[in-house]
Amino acid sequence: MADIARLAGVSVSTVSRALNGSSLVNAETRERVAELARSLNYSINLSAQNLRLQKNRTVAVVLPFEAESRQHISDPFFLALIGSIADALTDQGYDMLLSRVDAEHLDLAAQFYDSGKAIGVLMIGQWRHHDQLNALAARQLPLVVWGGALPRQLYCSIGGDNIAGGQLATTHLLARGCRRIAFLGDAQLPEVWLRREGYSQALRQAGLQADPALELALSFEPAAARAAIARWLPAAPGFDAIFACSDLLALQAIQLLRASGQRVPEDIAVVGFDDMPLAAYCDPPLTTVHQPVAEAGAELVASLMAQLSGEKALPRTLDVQLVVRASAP
Amino acid sequence: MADIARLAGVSVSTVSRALNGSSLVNAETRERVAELARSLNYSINLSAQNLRLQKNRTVAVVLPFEAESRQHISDPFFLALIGSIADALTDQGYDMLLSRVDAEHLDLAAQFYDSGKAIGVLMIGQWRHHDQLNALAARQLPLVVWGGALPRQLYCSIGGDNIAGGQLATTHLLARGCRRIAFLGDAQLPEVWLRREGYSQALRQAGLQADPALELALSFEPAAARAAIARWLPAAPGFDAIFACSDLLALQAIQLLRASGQRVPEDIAVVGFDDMPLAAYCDPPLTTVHQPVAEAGAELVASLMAQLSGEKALPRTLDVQLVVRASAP
DNA sequence: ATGAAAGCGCTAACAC
DNA sequence: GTGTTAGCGCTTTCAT
Repeated sequence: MADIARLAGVSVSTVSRALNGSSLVNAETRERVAELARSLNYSINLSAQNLRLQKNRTVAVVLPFEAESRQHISDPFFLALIGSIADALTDQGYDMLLSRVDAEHLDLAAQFYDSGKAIGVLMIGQWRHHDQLNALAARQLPLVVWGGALPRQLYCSIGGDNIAGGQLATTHLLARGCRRIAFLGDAQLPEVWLRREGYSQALRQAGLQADPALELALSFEPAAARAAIARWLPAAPGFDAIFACSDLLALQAIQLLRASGQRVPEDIAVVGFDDMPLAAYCDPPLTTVHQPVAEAGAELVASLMAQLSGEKALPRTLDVQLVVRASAP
Repeated sequence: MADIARLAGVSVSTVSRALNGSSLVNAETRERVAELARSLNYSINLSAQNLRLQKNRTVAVVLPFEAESRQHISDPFFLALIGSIADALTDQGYDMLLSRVDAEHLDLAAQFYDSGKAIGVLMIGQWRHHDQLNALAARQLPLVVWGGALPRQLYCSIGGDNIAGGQLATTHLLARGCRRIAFLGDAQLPEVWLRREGYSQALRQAGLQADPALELALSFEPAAARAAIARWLPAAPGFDAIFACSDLLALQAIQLLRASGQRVPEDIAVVGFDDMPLAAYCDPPLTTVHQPVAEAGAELVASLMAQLSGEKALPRTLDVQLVVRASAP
C-alpha cells in the first residue's frame, strides 16, 4: 500500500480510503489508485485489515472424524452438505474454512473462533458430545450445529426431523405388511437415537414392540459397518425388513443380503435415510427419507448470521419426506 | 496476551515465548502461562501472528462454478476430491479455505494469495482457461491444478491419465464387439479433450474412425446434461455403446436409454469415468475408469508443498484403471 | 480532499 | 531468563 501511495503521489491514508471506496476522496485520485492497484496485482492484506478492524468474513465448518478409524470423508450426504454450505456461504460473501477435528474433542473447534480465524463455527453433527457443544455455547461461541434437537440444549441446532423420518420409514414398512423390522445405526449418536424413537413410536402405534435383538449398533464408517453387518446377518433372528439410518448403510446391507441369497425387496424390504444425491440411481433405487440438503446449507448459514447479529437463534427442524423407490415399494 | 502477561506477572515477550514453546523461558513460568491461557480460553490471534510473521498455514482450494447455471456443487467425484484434499491438508497441519469462483475468471483465485489469506491455491479443474492459469503461474503464484497435462503449460497440474483412460474404456468396448461408440462430454474442457484423444486413438488402432455425429458435447451440470442427452437421443445415428466422460453423465444416459426402451448393457453398453464412490452400487453397476481420489488429494498437497519450498513441481499424471462392472461387462 | 500519527496483537532483535 | 522496543500493513481519528 505504501508503494501505491508513493507511485500515486498521495499518502497511504488516501490509498486506504480510495481502495475502500470512501466518498471523501477525489474521484480522479480514486481511479488512479485503483488502476495502480490492479496493475500491481495488489490486494489489501487481510491479516492486517482483520487485525485493525477486529473482524473478518470467514466461517469455520467443522467435520469431525472418528480417531480410531481415522476415516476419510466419504459419506455422500455429509459431502453434499458441505457443498451446500459452501454455496450458501459464497452467496453471502463469506469464506469457508473447512477443517476436521477429533469427534471426541469437538470443543477444539473453539480454536478457530478464539484465534480470530473465523467469526463462528458450523459443526457437522453432534457425535457423542452434546455436553461439549453445550459448553461451547455457554462460552458464547457463535455456533450452529447440524443435528437433532435435544433436551437441555444450549446451542442452536438445525437438522432434519429425525423422529418424523423414523416414523415415516417404519410406517411405510408396516403398511407393506412387514412385521419384523431390523434397525441399523448407532443410537449413541443423537440423530440416530431420534430416528430410533420414531421407529419405536411407529411400531407402538401399530401395536408392536421394538425387539432389541433386531437392532444392530454400528458406526457410520463404511468398512467397519460392512464388517459388523456381515458378522450380524448369519446370527440375526428372522426379519422381513430393514430400516437403515443412512443410505450408505442401506446399500451395504442390501449387498450383503444379496450375497447371502436374499432378494430385496421381495424377501427383505430396505429403507434408508438421507436421500443422498445418487439414491435414485442405486441398485435397487432406494426408498429413503429425504433430508433437504440444499436448504440445510442456507439454514445453517442464516442461523449463524442471526446469532452474530445478536438474535437468539433457536433450534430448527427441517421437514423430511419419504421417497418411495424400489428397495421398499 | 497483555492480560496474561499481567496476571502472570511477566512481560508479553515472555508470554509469547512461553506460548511458542521457546526453550529460553523458565519451565515453571511456561507452565504458569500455559495454565493461564487455558483457563482464559486464550488463543494466539492469528491475524496478528500472520501479519508479523508474514506467513500462514492456510491453503485455498478453489472449486469453479459455471456462472450461467450457478450450479451447486454436486458432482460426487469433485466432492470426494475435496474430501481427499481436506484430509491431506489436515494431515499436514494446514487449514483449508474452500471457495468458489466463476469458471470464466479463474484468475480471481489469485486474490487469496495476494491478500495473504492463503499461501497457495489448489484449483479443481482447468475449465476453459488454460491461459488464465498460465498467467497465474507466470506471476509466481503457488498453484497446483487438478487436470490434464497440456502443451505449453506453465503451471503444475496433477490429474488422472486421461488419454490412457479414454483408450482403456474404448478398447474394452471394442473388445466386446461394439463398433459404433458414442462419446459424451464437452471436449472444450482439457480433461475431456484428452479422454477423447484416447478414444480416437483406440478407434484408430482398431482400424475405425471417430464419427463426429456420435459425439455429444455437453456440460457437467446434471440437469443441463440430462436435457441435452434427451434432445440428442431420438435424433442420434445408430450406436451400440456409449463412453461417457463422467459417471454422472453415464448414469443420466442409462436412465434415458432405458426410458426409451433400450437395455443396458444388452442393447447399449455404457462406460463411465471417475469411478465415483457409489459407482459400484449403481443400477447397473458402472464399468468405469477409476481415478485415484485418495491419492489425488495427497499428491496435490505434496506438489504445492514442494513448490513452496522452492522446488520446481512438475505436472504429474496418475495411473487410472478400468473397472469392469455390469454396464459394460 | 488529504496527511500525520496512533494502535490493532504479535514476534524478534537487542539489551540486561 | 526476561524486559524493552520497533514494526508487520492497515484504518481512523484529528488536523489542516
